Amino acid sequence: MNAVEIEEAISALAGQPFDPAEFPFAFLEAFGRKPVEIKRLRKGDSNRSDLGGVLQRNHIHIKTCDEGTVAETLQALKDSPATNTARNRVRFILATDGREFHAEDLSSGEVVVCGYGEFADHFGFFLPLAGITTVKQIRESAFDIKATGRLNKLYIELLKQNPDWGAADRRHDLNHFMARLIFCFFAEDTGIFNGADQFTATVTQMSDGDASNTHEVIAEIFRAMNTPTRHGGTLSNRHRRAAGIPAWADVFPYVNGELFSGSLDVPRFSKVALGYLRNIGRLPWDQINPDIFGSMIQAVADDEERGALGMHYTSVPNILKVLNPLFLDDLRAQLDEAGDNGRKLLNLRRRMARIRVFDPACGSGNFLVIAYKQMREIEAEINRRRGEEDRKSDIPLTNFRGIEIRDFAAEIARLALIIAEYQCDVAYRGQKEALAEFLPLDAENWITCGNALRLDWLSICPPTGTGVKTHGDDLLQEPLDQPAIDFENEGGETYICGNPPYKGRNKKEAGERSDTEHVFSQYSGSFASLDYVANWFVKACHFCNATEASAAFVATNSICQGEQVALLWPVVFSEGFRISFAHTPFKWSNLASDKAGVTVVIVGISKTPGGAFLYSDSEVWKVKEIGPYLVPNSSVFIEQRTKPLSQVSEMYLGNMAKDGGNLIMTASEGRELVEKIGSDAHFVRKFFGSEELIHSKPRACIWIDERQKNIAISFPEITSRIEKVRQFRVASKAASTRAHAKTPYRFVQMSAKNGDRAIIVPRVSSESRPYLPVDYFQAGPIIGDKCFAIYDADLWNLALIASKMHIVWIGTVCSRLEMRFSYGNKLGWNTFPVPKLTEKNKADLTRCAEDILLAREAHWPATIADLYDPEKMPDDLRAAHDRNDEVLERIYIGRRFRNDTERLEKLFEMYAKMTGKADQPDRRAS
DNA sequence: TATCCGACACACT
DNA sequence: AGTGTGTCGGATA
Repeated sequence: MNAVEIEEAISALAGQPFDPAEFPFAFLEAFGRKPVEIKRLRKGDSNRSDLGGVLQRNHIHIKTCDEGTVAETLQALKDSPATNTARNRVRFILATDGREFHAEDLSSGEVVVCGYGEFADHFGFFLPLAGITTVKQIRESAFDIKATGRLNKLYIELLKQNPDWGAADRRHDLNHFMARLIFCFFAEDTGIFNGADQFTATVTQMSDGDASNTHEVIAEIFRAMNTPTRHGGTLSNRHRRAAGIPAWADVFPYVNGELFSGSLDVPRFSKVALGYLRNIGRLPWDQINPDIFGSMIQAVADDEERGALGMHYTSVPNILKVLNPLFLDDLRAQLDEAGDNGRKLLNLRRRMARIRVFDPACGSGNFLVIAYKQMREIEAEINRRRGEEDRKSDIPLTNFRGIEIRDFAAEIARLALIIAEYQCDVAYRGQKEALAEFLPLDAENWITCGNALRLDWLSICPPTGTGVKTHGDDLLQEPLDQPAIDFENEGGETYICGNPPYKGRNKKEAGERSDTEHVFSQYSGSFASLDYVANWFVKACHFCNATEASAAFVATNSICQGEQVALLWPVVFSEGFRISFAHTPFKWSNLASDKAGVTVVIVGISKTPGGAFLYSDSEVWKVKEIGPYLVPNSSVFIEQRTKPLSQVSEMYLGNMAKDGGNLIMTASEGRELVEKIGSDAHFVRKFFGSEELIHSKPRACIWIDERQKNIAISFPEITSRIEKVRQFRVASKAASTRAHAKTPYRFVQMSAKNGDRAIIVPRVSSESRPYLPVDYFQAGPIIGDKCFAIYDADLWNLALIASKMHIVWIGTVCSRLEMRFSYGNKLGWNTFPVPKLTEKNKADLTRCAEDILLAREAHWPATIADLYDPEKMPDDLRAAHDRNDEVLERIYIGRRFRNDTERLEKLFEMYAKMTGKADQPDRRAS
């Protein structure tokens, strides 16, 4: 269940009569606990309560009680041994008598004390019960979740009533209509309209019982809001009279600002839809939080996202990870520096008034809203220090611009900015001042709906005049003891920011592929392998080159690792940019409980010379330069090679089956098959992939030599499997797979050698192990495509792979799956710089490799996963690795390296030398 | 054309 | 929650 569904279930429960016996189960059910769990709790099997209540392990201890004893009951729950038994891991305690409702989060000590009827308002408090790890903002945003759920219902009902509005060409109208509705709800609850609930009340009163004329009522109200109440600057009913606005609609103010212009068509309502509308109107819309609401609500109109309703919330701290280093930190530093100096404060205010924030993938305006609110906060502090508390804001909303491809999100982004402006005015200047200047809305359109990769950004966020500087009035009133104001650029500064969509190579659609071709058209080479998000960096370069702006985006970490590095960053650097700040990979949190978050980086690019800041979760590192791997002071690109750079053996990919699970089988299936085919058992071979290697659980596979094909197909057990492979390959959507349907008796891709003894490395493995899980096999097994293999090789190759030097290299240069290591031969092994090894070196390393293998063997049958568990790694194995590192690192520099940073620096330096690329630690010179 | 291999707003236990 | 599958499709020889 998602947060919206839980809110609905909890509200429904709160509305029902209190049933003391049933309540605990109903409560848990509402939080999405599985029916099986509830059944077992009812039966008592899993109920650990020692107070006659209900205790679900890992979650909650609930007890219903007699009236008036809630406080005592909660205390009893708190003191109960069952609650305090560590293995029960009770997170919450809850007591209620149907009148009062008390609960406590034992992990934080936070409490909820409310009337029984209001407990639904606190559902956010209990969201961990549903496996949803909440960010603070969301927990406090009960309103936004409720509103999202209710609006979604209305949206679907309206689509049902007005199927024609669902067509592509009418969707915009429906989206626009929803935005107008939301504005009205907000306006009627915040004093923008004259009476409280004026909109909802009017629609309710004027509608017929069957809602048959509701669309006409709303249309009239909208028409009023699109008709001025002034003529020639003075109040006049002239326009309204001319338009024939009825008296009951005439009470609504003139709003427009494009919100109420254009088609005023309103969809037809059903009784149900009208009910939803009234229900939504009753919500306290003054509690709306535009940065949260926006990101939740975009799911309302998006067919694909509706299932994940409200789940794509982007947390404010994460957005600030982009905005703070990009420009907010600098503004705050200038504020600090200004102290109470009126002139300096004024300069800062003037500077801020000309800052434009541009998000070319703005969604529902999250980044823009947060940037606006942060800037207003700084401005308010300036005005406070200057004694101008109720001064009108100098920060124009029109300086916050965006591009968004989804129509509804674009509508919401504009609305969110309007609401943010109003809320900031109320907060910093007061309700009266806010109201006085709010209407009518500014008519300029700041959010463009379209494909950011096809639009000309300069036309959407044009560089304003860069001509002669004019001194503003209030500047001239101030005595200047400095020759000029701090900012010469009349056009002001522009900051590009955002979180554009990520889409990997194989996930891009034809249109998206052609977008990339378009954006990269002026560069030679192929950029098809780049993630979709890379386009935004390049567009930003082009924009910044025309206007002296700087940019920072959130992006998938894969643009700073693996093959994409050598594609994207040379382009960015060749445009004259450097990485001015970056955030090392972290999980981009969202609300989804079941979805693994994507791992992202934040990269800021700029043309301004200077140092750079490298952020990680725990620290900030000021460095001279940040390289494309987000490693300090090394800007080399590693390019794939088909042959090793160093004098090491060649490594090949294992065999790729593409068999639909028919050539490869479990070990026991393999044994059965062997029994059936008897003497020709050599057709069944041991099979090793990553899993099998790391956990020592070999599978089996059918392996048929081309020449023995005819013998093999004489066994019906083999033939039936082969036929299934053929069917599977024929049905594949990939032409490359279909092509192999003709040879279903063999794997589609075969490794260079098979069956020989081999050093093998898994392609993907956990990042938590201190060394890569490399292993060595005697002749026999077939190696799957989840592994790389070096066949018939000397063991010193294994010593290299098992070293710290290598894991550091692979972790930096190769791509990652989430944070996991993703090994590559072309990118990681073939590029690995190794000093020329003497025969003595090789002998020493071989000895080290043997020692590692022997140490492992001593712990048989422990698997590699067991042995390399960072907590449990045996001392003798650790010692063997240590000796290996010692020997190898002495070969590199004659001593041990101090840390991984030093290891990387050496490796990058060697790579640059060996490939003939000069490492340029300082590119600013060029 | 036949391999090869990096990547996966993930996909399994 | 920890940790690797299966296969697509662009690149390269």
